Amino acid sequence: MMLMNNKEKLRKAGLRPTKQRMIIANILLNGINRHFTAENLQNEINSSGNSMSIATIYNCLKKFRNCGLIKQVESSKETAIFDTNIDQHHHFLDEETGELIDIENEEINLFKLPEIPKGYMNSGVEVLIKLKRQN
Amino acid sequence: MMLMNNKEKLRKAGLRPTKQRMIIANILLNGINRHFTAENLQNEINSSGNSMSIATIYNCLKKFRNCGLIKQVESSKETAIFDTNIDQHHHFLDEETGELIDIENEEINLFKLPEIPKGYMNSGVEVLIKLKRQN
DNA sequence: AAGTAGTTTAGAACGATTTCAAAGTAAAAA
DNA sequence: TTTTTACTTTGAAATCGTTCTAAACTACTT
Ligand SMILES: [Mn+2]
Ligand SMILES: [Mn+2]
Ligand SMILES: [Zn+2]
Ligand SMILES: [Zn+2]
Repeated sequence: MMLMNNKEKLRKAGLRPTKQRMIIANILLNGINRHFTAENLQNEINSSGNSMSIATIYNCLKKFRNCGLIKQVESSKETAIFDTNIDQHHHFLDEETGELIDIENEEINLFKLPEIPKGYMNSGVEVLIKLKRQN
Repeated sequence: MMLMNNKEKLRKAGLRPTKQRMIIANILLNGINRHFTAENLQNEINSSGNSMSIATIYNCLKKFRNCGLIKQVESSKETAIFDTNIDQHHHFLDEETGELIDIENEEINLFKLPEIPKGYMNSGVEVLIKLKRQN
């Protein structure tokens, strides 16, 4: 598990390890957690000496998300924000800048959760703590 | 307080009670909590026998939000979702349909919140419980 | 009543994302 | 290998939600 390379990760997820997907996997799946937009990613691809159509970037991000390799953050910003941290976790949100900061799952303790509506099951709990600058 | 009509609410919020704002206030500020998009609202305005430019609807929603008469929900949907429930509260999200269901603030108990980053203050906590259809 | 500042409007513009259809490539079959 | 097949990438056009523009309108003040 710890030793699986990106090509293997893509294969395991059922995705062909194309040149473009490998470029993106090499940027995103390196163990460093981050939040980013499609445009952020394109800039990184460009500065790594590669280039990629924005359509391909969106295609890949959607595939990666649907395979569970990345997540998309719930955000009321106009631009979609993705997250390489796929573990259940929470966020601080700087309302002024839109910056997100991870909160590890263990740092929040929820007790007394409401009853799940009939016919549904809990598929993940996310806590968002909004921040404003002090004073 | 309980007896304040919509015209007074707008005045108190510093907004001129124009014909258009009153039409929207009459739909939204009737004490029934709901989640809606700009398009949802336009449809309701139309079926109430009125009509309004979509630009005006966006203008109003932004003013109402900035005055605290409504809130905007954090959502990764492409379309902005607004909420007439301005009290701090939480949501169930049906991931399949995008439907939101309110959870009263008292129905969730958070203890052990993480330390707020230096220079910031907590400006609101929102819990999202994602739901998927059982089985 | 006249002045003014704020508001509404249709339509154009915008930015993010998706679609399109043609060309390219990875995997499977022969 | 070569051939075949299905999947992927691409740039350009299209779409969609939202904002901008500037002219007409209206609520409030004087
Ligand atoms: Mn969004
Ligand atoms: Mn948009
Ligand atoms: Zn995160
Ligand atoms: Zn709500």
